[in-house]
Amino acid sequence: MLDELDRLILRQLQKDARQTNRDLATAVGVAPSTSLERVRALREKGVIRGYRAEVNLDALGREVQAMISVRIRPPSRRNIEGFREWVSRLPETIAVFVTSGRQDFLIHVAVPDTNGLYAFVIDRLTQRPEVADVETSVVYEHRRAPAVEPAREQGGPSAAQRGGAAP
Amino acid sequence: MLDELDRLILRQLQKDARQTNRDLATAVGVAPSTSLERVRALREKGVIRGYRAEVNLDALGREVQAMISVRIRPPSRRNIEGFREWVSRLPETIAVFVTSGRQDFLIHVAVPDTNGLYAFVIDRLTQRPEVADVETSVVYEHRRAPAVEPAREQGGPSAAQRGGAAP
DNA sequence: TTTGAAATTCATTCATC
DNA sequence: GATGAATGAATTTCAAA
Repeated sequence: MLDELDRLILRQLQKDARQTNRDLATAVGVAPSTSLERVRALREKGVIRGYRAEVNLDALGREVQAMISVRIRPPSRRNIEGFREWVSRLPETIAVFVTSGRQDFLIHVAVPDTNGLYAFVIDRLTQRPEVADVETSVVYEHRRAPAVEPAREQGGPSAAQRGGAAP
Repeated sequence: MLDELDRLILRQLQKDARQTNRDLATAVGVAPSTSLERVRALREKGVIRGYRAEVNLDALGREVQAMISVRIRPPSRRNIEGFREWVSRLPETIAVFVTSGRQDFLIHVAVPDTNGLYAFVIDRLTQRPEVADVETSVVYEHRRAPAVEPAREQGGPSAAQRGGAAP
């Protein structure tokens, strides 16, 4: 479904989504009209979900990050979805993971200082009755992979590939 | 340091980093040359770190996500930094958090299936002697905030602002 | 700093391969 | 599907406010 050219393009656009289509074409070794068509197809197929500016949290005055694990009791659909919607909209929240295991949520927050972190936990989270337990880990460092690659294809040749007679 | 126009621009570019500068200018209510200059300044100041295409993990054949907490013993700088560099480069790794608390790392991974997850834990992680404990949580859902906003300014007027005589 | 207009570069289309 | 030439749009510069 994705060939080598698609993979090269995805890698390039994850590194810099705003390089010109001409530069992209040069980088992957095709004509600009070709890369333009490929990018459009990747977007339409939903492989590319969008293009986002990445901001520097320190420059935004939010120098303290934490991962807060939250346990919801009872973990009913109503409670889980209600909490998810609520916590997603808080200005301190950067990301929310709904998880299996000891906790039901991991909340990635960024706040100006440790006071802000403490306030988030004791003022905001504990006002929700379904929050049964909270555990805070300060994030010393957060690294993202420069690009997410497609999974290596599994299994042998497909039926379609095996279908033709050998030349 | 950031005025209202900067905030509007940051919000727009976090939602869509590839909208044309003309559309951006219209959205924030200034001339294209103004928004262009502001965006350039935000990039140079390091407020905008870059522009990234966001990919659909399912479409890349990586439908299973997990957060894996890892405890390193002893948690010396050598061990922490060594493990961080190693784990950041694994193809399964999407993001790495270095944290305080019970664990030293939270590793966000995406793999094709639960077999891939199990293999990551029992083949890859456990081959590192400094890994003392591992705990896996499957990620049912991952939501990012649509835009990260600057922290609300704290404190009263600065010395500079107070410096002038009243009119 | 912001702006409008000029100059330049780019995206996009499409006939052809 | 991929390409290059043409066309239409956009970015980018800059003098002026």
